[in-house]
Amino acid sequence: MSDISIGQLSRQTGVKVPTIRYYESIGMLDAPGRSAGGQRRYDASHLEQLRFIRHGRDLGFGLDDLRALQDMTRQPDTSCDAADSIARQQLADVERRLAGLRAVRTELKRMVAQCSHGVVDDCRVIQTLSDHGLCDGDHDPRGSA
Amino acid sequence: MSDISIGQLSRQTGVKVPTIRYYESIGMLDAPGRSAGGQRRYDASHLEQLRFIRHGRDLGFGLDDLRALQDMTRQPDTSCDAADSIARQQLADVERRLAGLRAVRTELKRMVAQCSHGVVDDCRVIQTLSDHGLCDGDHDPRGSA
DNA sequence: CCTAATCCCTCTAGCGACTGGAGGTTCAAG
DNA sequence: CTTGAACCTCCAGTCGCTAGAGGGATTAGG
Repeated sequence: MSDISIGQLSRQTGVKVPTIRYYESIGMLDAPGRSAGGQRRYDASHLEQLRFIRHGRDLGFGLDDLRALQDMTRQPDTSCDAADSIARQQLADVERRLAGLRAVRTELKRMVAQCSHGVVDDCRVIQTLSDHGLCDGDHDPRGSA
Repeated sequence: MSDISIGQLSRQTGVKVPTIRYYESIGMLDAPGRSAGGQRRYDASHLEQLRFIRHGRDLGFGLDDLRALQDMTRQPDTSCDAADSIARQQLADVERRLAGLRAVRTELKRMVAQCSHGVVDDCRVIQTLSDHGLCDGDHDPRGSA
């Protein structure tokens, strides 16, 4: 076999070593075999599994969603409606966050544009923070985090 | 004085009661006076302070940044360059997150659009997660969280 | 074969910014 | 004076990692 160490797996996936161990500890990633000395030795299936997780994380899916999606891959003959639904929800979430962030950006832009670079008391940045009335008021990026 | 309870302050700012106490515990919000029985009693200055924090949080500022900005308001005669710089950084951060989220949205849209609503094994959603090669590869929303 | 450098191990604690619960006290209305 | 909502403190949990302490394993070179 071409079993690899945790460091090599890390390099091949871009997932940090402690994160890999963390995924194992919460049951996201199958526990690998061990060397004689007790070090983890991963094979191709782990690599695939971790790439799946990594890609999903990059797309903003939560670990719970990814677990559900991974479980589905183990039952390839069932309907994929659940997967589709998770992805659609994620998309909706991203759209919401985009909307929130766009509003925030507008507001921040105005703040910095209006700053006269003088003294704190006249600073539009601080005035705006103090008084929400000075801005559109439509920003509220709940879930933009 | 028109001193108000923590619940009233919560209603007037949209900040939850435990969050208000949390802010006090970490020194973000001045500790208020207490009633004879030991309950918190807030005045107008607390209301203003908490609105400042709330608005700043809505704009995505971290509590550390807000603390720095709040400190500036106590020295109204100093230059506001630092405030401007914090706001610009925040704006840059928001732009980065927007870019990341837009890439993610594109990818998610393609995923759900290509889903044939059949069986897991043929599902584009799961295939895409398994194989990053199927997508643009330009999404990587570091800091989009 | 030995050594040194690098890797790896477990375990615990911390991050940011809250959120929730348990178990008890105070307040305000009627 | 009673009731019930609101308040109190303290502690634990959330999410997804990240960092550090204090050690053992592996590997390349001499």
